[in-house]
Amino acid sequence: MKKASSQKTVSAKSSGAVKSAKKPAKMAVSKKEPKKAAVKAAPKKSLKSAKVVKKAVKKAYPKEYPFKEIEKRWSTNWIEKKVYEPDLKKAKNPFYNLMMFPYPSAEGLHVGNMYAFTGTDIYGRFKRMSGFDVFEPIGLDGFGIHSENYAMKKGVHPMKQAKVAEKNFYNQLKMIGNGFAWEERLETYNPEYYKFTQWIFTSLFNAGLAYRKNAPVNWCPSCKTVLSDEQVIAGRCERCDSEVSKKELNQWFFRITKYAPKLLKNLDKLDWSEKVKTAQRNWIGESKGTQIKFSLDTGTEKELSVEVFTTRPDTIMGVSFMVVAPESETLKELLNYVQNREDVEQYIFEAKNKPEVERIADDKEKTGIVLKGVKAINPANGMPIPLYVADYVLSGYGTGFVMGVPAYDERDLAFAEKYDLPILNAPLIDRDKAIKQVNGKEVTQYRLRDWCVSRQRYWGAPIPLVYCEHCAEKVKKAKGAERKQYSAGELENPGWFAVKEKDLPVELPFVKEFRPEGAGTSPLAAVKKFYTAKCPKCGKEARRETDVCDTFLDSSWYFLRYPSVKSKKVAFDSKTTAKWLPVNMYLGGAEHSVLHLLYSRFVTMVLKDLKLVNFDEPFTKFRAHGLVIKDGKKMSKSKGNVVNPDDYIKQFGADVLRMTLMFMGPLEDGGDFRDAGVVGIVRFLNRVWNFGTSFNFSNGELSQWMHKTIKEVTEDLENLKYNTAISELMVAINNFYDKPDEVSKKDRDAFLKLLAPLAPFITEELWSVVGNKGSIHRASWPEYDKKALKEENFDLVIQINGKVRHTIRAKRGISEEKALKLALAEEKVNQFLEGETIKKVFFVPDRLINLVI
RNA sequence: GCUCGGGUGGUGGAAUGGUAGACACGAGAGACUUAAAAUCUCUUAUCCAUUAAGGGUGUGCGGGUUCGAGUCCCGCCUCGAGCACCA
Repeated sequence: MKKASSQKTVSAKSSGAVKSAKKPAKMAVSKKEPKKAAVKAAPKKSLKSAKVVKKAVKKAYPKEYPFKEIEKRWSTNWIEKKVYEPDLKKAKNPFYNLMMFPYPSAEGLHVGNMYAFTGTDIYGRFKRMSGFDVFEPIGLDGFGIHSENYAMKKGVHPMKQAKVAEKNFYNQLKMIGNGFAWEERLETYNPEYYKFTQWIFTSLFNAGLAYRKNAPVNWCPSCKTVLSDEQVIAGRCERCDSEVSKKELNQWFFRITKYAPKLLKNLDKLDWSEKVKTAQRNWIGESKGTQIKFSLDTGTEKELSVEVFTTRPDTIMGVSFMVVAPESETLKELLNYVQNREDVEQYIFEAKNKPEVERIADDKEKTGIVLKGVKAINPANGMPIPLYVADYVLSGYGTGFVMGVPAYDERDLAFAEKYDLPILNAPLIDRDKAIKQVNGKEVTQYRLRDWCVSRQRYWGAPIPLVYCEHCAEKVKKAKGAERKQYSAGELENPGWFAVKEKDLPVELPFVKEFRPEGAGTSPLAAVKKFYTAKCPKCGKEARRETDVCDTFLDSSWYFLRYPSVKSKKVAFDSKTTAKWLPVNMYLGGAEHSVLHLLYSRFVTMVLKDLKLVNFDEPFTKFRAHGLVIKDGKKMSKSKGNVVNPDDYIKQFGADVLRMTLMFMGPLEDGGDFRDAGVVGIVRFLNRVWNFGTSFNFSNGELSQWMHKTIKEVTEDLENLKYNTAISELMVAINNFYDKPDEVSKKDRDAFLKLLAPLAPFITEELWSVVGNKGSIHRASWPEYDKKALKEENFDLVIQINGKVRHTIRAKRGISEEKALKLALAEEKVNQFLEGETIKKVFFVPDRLINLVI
């Protein structure tokens, strides 16, 4: 050590004062060895005394941070002392800090969950110490296909598997050191929870936002259930990657499209990650255009017309043909006038049964068939044009009819070329004139479709509706005042009634044969005891709906439940909700951009319109965390590159894993997990441990430089830049070790507090070891003095023509005149100025001076 | 095809238009040690020079704006993510 120190002095001299100031020498220090001897005397002493020093040091330092015992003790203590339980009724400064709850569809948490949870928790701890009553709940999204498929894979009944997963996940979640409000945890498969999921369903139903439709839906042959559009990724099932096919089924839909304009508009006022907002905008897909009526010539007396939707009314003169989607309802009527009806019907049949993947394939050639005997008349020029059915037109968008303009549209051109249609090269005309001329209606279209919420599966909340044959006719025939006894949903879906609130939940029975058999019905359809019900209206025998709800309905409102979870009577208590919601900070994966986040917004908007809540956006601030990958690839079992957080917690402790993950890079970027990253953090925390247990602290003030550290760590935490916060803290500890005599108790406490959100265990232990009272996590966040920031020297950079030529120390706040004087006094500067005149001087206060010659 | 992000040492990554590479890993040299580990010290973008002091180049490529550009503008290349026959 002695020799090393003298070496340091030599090289510091040779490499220049600036550099040595920048990179302070590091020095081990022990409590037992007087620090003066260790630091100042050692270099002058002989080899013999260095040995003595070393021996003493070895005894006290380096000590390894004994995380095992400490983490165990504090995690129990925190729960006992309710350190992280805010007073939900009386809290003065509520801050709702939420992360997306996990679905327990695996053995346990993976490191990606840990990354997200830690990222949120650090923010919550920071806010708690900054004076907020932070509420950070946790639960499990355990209903649904993910969990059910996993249970099937394991050959365990999902109800049993849920209990196993619950235990595993909660045990793990207790180890990662998060400040969860455990008393408010919830599980979506718990009847006390899904009772209210069903209540939400009935609320939407009665408000006229749910309807039943026989429609071609996405069908996953492997999961044997329908999928929402959002769950189909490039023609494949989001869960199992099978090719999705189409199937005609009777389904329940939520009218999310009614809220499309609001869902879009509100995005502007949300403080969300920009990429998520963009993804939602794209998904909602607003486009403004014109609807134009074309009359049809069927060769009969019958007067028919259809409407097309176009964003390019200015191309109307170039319309060469018209195309209709095979699924179009209007097309069915038209068939009566078609001369080649059989061929057309054959084409429609084939188109409908084409697998999705085939239909959307890039290189697919366009197909279609002409409707013989039917002509459309272009309203702009009276020209008769042929009408085709072709599957490149989508039925769910616009009117299902499209005007073919091959001169201005690539797809239309490809179609025209294939079927040898004349390509009219008519010039563009003025847009507004065109609209007027053809009497077009300006309309806004959205690509968003209604949300299909039925699932033909077992493991979900049963849809709380009952169908009564006896009432169906009555409802249909009801007129005038009679209609008032029915809700909007009941009128729209004659015979269907929502289960009354007092009869909720509709409990999911234990069914041995829970596997879907694939006929398009839920396993519940085979359980007579379940589906036999009394009509909520007339009391006669009726039949219960046997499909269950999409999991995304479970998670579309859970944030409302957390603060009110102890209330068994209402889904969410109005006072509590007004106090805690909307969520102040929400963190989760970007993969939920158009699923969970959109559905939650929709449900919240509906609840607002039903006057059940007083806000229309659930998450004021949302940040998407990045993805943790391994060796450049997504982690997955099949690739064998899954990182198990437990192993790291066992070996190094939760604090080390937390900080390793956060040090990889900005939270919103994610990163590649490497074992190498652990080493630096282990070293750092050992240094922190020895600092806390072995240093002597003076009664002085905060060190000058600590003010800057406090400022920067505070700003970094606020902006989720945990990686740079950690680097600031590393610089701080290096500074402490460099001048161990100059560390005050104030320095120490401020440092521990700044580190506390990132490494809650070690800081809590040291906080009590050094004799502080109470939990550090309830202590107040350190403050810095703005003046102190200014009372420092800085390196004034001297540039000549924009090139750095020299650096000198100067006082902060120095004036331009003084700075110039100092610069010109430097010999090195003058070397460059010789024989030149200074034309201009640029001065950046506390930074640099640039001389232009 | 459209939209949104990226491209900086051997690696992960830092840089309100103002010293590019903070912090960390790795590597090299040294101290300590019987030895190893741990720990500590120094070096570490690159090229030229080296006795010393220095100097040149450098943030995907090509231009531009500016006293000054990783950062702003224009045109490309490239990687990633999302959407995708949306008329």
